[in-house]
Amino acid sequence: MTGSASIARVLIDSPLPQLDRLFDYRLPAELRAEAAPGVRVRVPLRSAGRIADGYVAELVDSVDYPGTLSDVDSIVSSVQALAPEVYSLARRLADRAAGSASDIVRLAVPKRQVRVEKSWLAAERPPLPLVSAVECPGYDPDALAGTLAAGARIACDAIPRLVSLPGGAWVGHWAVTLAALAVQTVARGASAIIAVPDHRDQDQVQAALDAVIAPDRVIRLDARQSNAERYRAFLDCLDGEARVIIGNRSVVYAPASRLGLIAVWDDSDPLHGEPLAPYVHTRDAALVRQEQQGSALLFLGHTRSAEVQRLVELGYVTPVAPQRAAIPRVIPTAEQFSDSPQAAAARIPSSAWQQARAALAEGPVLVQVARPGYAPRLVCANCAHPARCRICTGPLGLASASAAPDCHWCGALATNWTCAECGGHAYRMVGQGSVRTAEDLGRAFPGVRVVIADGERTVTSVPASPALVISTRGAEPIATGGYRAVLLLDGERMLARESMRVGEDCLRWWSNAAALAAPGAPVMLVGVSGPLATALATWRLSDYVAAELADRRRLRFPPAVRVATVTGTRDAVDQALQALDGMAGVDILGPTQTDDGVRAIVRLDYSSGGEVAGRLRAAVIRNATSRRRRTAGGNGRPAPLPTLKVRFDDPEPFIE
DNA sequence: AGCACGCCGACT
DNA sequence: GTCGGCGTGCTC
Repeated sequence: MTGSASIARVLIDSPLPQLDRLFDYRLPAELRAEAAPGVRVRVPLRSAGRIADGYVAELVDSVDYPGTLSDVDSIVSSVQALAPEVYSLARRLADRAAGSASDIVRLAVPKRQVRVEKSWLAAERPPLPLVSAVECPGYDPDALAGTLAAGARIACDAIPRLVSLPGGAWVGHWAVTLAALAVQTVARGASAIIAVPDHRDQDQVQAALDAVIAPDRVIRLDARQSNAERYRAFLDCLDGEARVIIGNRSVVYAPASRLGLIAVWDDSDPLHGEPLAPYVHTRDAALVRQEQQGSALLFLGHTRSAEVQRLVELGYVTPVAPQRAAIPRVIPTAEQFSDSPQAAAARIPSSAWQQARAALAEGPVLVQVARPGYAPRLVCANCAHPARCRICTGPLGLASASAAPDCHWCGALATNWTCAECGGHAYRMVGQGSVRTAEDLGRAFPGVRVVIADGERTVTSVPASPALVISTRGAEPIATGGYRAVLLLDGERMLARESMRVGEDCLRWWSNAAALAAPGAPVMLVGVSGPLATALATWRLSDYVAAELADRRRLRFPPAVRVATVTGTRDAVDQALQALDGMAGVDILGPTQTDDGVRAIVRLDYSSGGEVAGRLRAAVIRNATSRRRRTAGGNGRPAPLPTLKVRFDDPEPFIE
């Protein structure tokens, strides 16, 4: 690239917070030709002999550093693995999450595979044929496609129904929407990134894309791939062609050439939350990347997350609705159990039972339940205390009617269980899992085929013939032509979950299932009333989310404000919190005692995010560099705990 | 993380 | 007088 620059500014590949900045190195003359932004390099660190891996972030000719510079040891390969825009994205995201850029780079850039890289460099790549745009059905072209071309930010309501593809497969309408917009982007000569929560969603988009674009324009980049496959796909992003790049959360970091669109499907699905430090959510990465690169940004979902709702209310993101509202026929149903004892056993109210029986004459019926297995929980038949695992004290459940109890936490079988409270040996089942519901319903509808789809039994599709499909939320198969009826059974149990976002979560689970129904098919929401039931029945889902957000504003809960949890030893946490003293728009809950230290929650206005992150980051670095190995309580041995951790935007900061 | 530098106890 | 203990701090 530059070819003659004399100094390389290098990002060291290290998780140490104190190394999270650029280090300057002289480029020996013989390396200057190959040096380019983004190439992997090896550089000496501290003393000769110690060599660290890193990436060239910038090439420059002068430098502020007053000391003498070392030389770059070597350039690993000519591949520009860390695209400059991905580096600035990593830097910005790390700064706003009080984390290291290299932690994000590790998510963005797959590990190098020498063989894969060599064959990729050697391969001939003739230019790909041109792509022609396709229509995006269901939306006003000006509202959606037109605005996307102008580089806007959009929150779009997905159309809640299924579509058949030319090959005969059925997918959600949303997948066709994403495919069409991605193809429009590629037809303009730009690349599109599509981030989906899991592989089942990915398969739908993939199928929708297959119908409208040549497969060599599509790149898969996801966690299911082997390292070699992933690296190969990653390298394919670098060849300058406009592509559709599809994958799960870390696909937002793909080095797309001429990025035109970032699309995120169902951004409130928890799978979009990155479990690795610095825990940056797909949504935030997409927002920052769109801002930096000026691409278009699309959040598509049947429901809108409270986070996106906030951005809509700020005017930062523009809402787009379908042209014509064809919504599922949702029927809230009180729990008046059927006269049929079998239906009552299966918790089916009489009206729902009748609907299901009628629908079963026509085709498949979906029954959504909260939990897999037979009985989710067991209690002592004598004293009613919850049955617990002998080994880890986890709660016990039954996987099938005839199985021995097993532990939800460690999986150990509890044969000859004894109650820890009263010494009794008999247990009683509490609740019904997918398997037990299937048994009960099988009895209630004799002769009907029963399909169980849950985490363990993956079923992606079912034919149009009559069948009862019992599924845990999120694992619903797609039925050819759509389900003739949908029963949402365990609403009450789902709502009992202890989480700040239960309401939103339930709406997402229910609306995603309702979108699998055939046009006009009844969707029976059992045992739930009130605003949630109304929101689903009227399909005014974002009104509910708006009300929810208003509540959170009153309570000063996220996403009305940001939160950062600070954990560690008492001293370290106190010191970190001191750094926030007197900041406006910041308040601190705790610290409170935990198992191995203390924990505080910092609440902050978005406007003070940069300042708070900066100060907490400085505290982490101070803690890592000075006064290491503190001695624990009395035993004089070094405490092995990390003494200070900061986590921004934990989706569940108030649990635990 | 590693590794060097630096300021207090037993020693040819 | 100095050899070396590991607490403290830095890494272009």
